[in-house]
Amino acid sequence: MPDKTKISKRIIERLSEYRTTLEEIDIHGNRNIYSHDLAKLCGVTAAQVRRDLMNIGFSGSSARGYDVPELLQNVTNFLGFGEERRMVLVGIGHLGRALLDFFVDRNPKLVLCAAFDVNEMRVNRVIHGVRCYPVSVMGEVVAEMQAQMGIITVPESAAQDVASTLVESGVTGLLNFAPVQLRVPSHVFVENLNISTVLEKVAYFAGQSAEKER
Amino acid sequence: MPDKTKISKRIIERLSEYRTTLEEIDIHGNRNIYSHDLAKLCGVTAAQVRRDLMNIGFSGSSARGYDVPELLQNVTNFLGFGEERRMVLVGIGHLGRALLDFFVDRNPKLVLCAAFDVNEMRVNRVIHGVRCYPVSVMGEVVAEMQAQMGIITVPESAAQDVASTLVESGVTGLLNFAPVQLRVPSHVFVENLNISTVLEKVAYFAGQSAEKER
DNA sequence: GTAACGCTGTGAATTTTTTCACAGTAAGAC
DNA sequence: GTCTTACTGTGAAAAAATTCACAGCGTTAC
Ligand SMILES: NC(=O)c1ccc[n+]([C@@H]2O[C@H](COP(=O)([O-])OP(=O)(O)OC[C@H]3O[C@@H](n4cnc5c(N)ncnc54)[C@H](O)[C@@H]3O)[C@@H](O)[C@H]2O)c1
Ligand SMILES: NC(=O)c1ccc[n+]([C@@H]2O[C@H](COP(=O)([O-])OP(=O)(O)OC[C@H]3O[C@@H](n4cnc5c(N)ncnc54)[C@H](O)[C@@H]3O)[C@@H](O)[C@H]2O)c1
Repeated sequence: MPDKTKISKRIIERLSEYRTTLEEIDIHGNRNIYSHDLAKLCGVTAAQVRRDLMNIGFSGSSARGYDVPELLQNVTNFLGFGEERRMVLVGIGHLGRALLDFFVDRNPKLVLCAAFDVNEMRVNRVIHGVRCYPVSVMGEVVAEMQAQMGIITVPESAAQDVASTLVESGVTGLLNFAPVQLRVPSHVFVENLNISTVLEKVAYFAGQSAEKER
Repeated sequence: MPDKTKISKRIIERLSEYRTTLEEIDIHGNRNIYSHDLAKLCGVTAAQVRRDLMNIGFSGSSARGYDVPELLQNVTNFLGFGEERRMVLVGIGHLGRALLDFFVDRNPKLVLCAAFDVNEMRVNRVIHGVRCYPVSVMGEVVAEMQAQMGIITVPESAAQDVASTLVESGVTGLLNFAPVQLRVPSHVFVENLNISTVLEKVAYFAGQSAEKER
């Protein structure tokens, strides 16, 4: 895949959503779908769908729309799920455990292969099929497993250290739930998922709506 | 507050982040901050900070930058936290419980006032200070409490029903963790937080980085 | 005093993202 | 066959978001 054009975060997000939706459609047995219908299912416009698929070089037919299995295959490959990706989770607390449960059977190409915690009570066992280790061996295990991604669910104060260790061990992508700006080398991709921020956004617009209603 | 010209989601997100950061700075006792410094702490550019603050009509001084307490107050008010906002959570499962814990002492103006579940085993008790009710009384309780926002952490199959009930009871903002596109009246603001999508995005860019590294 | 500095506020330029709108096309009706 | 229809692919336009770049100003140095 001679990936040339730089594809934006936004487009990747939508492609991921198309992919999830297409999987369901495919299981349902539908062979074809129009941009318009896929758009509605994903909450975007038809033109957006066509533009996005154009960006990854996929073509449909004017009469039948897009071939579902073929498109699913293409999007999946484009997103890099042709081969297995390994990830680890650090911080087996409230949120960490919810995520351990969540990843069971999610995306077969996105494998959560280990979890770590500083608390000895929470490690040396298997939770939802994932082996849990003490943080002391984190660098070693991550490097050995060649994990590419790390999910950070430790308290704010520990997040930077965890991130640095992960990066040193070869991780190039981080999903960070701690409300802190991580400092990492520029080749590492960081996505911060700050639930407080998201909620405050909802609060703001919920307020706007309530105001308008009156 | 005469007319808030339409402020975009993106700006609100950043304002929320500024707010959190400013709170810490304020507690630390710093009286002033430059756009440049706030920008660095929040991972954006200085011009962006200045533009955003201009959008909410806040001014600093050329010599001392922005007055921290005053700015914090302004942003907080702008986001609508002058008065208390009530929210409810539906689905006291793995994720729901993590969130119940998370909201303890977060934002004093954003109060999680009730939680609901269909499973009788999980209700009629108090978890992390939040009273848990059976879904059967949800509409009633939500209306009575005048909750404005709902957090949906039920399985995909139940999400639409839950959303509809909440909206009927007066909720105007939803934070939806179920991977499904909710259909709601146009005056209701919905934010979908699909963790699979976020992770797939991280996977994509982690792959890009790893490729480049070679 | 006044000069030098480094900041903010902001028009304007630039870049990015989204939408429009329509030519081209394939299928089905008859 | 030809007509009708409804789709895709895509330049071009529009809109939105971001960055540039600099005038103007308060503070400090001397
Ligand atoms: N609970 C939520 O729903 C939620 C939501 C959004 C964000 N967050 C954020 O996610 C993070 C974790 O939240 P939580 O509620 O799961 O907290 P938690 O206290 O329940 O869990 C944190 C876990 O991290 C472990 N830990 C601490 N230091 C560590 C280190 N250096 N290395 C490895 N493990 C370490 C602790 O032992 C604990 O098990 C926090 O930053 C929080 O702000 C939580
Ligand atoms: N666990 C995670 O980390 C995670 C992460 C992202 C998204 N999600 C999504 O969040 C949702 C919940 O995930 P979970 O892991 O907490 O699942 P879970 O099965 O642990 O919890 C779901 C809860 O919802 C309750 N419920 C079911 N139907 C209901 C109804 N009609 N009304 C009220 N309550 C009802 C169940 O009794 C259960 O307690 C799912 O849609 C999941 O895809 C979960």
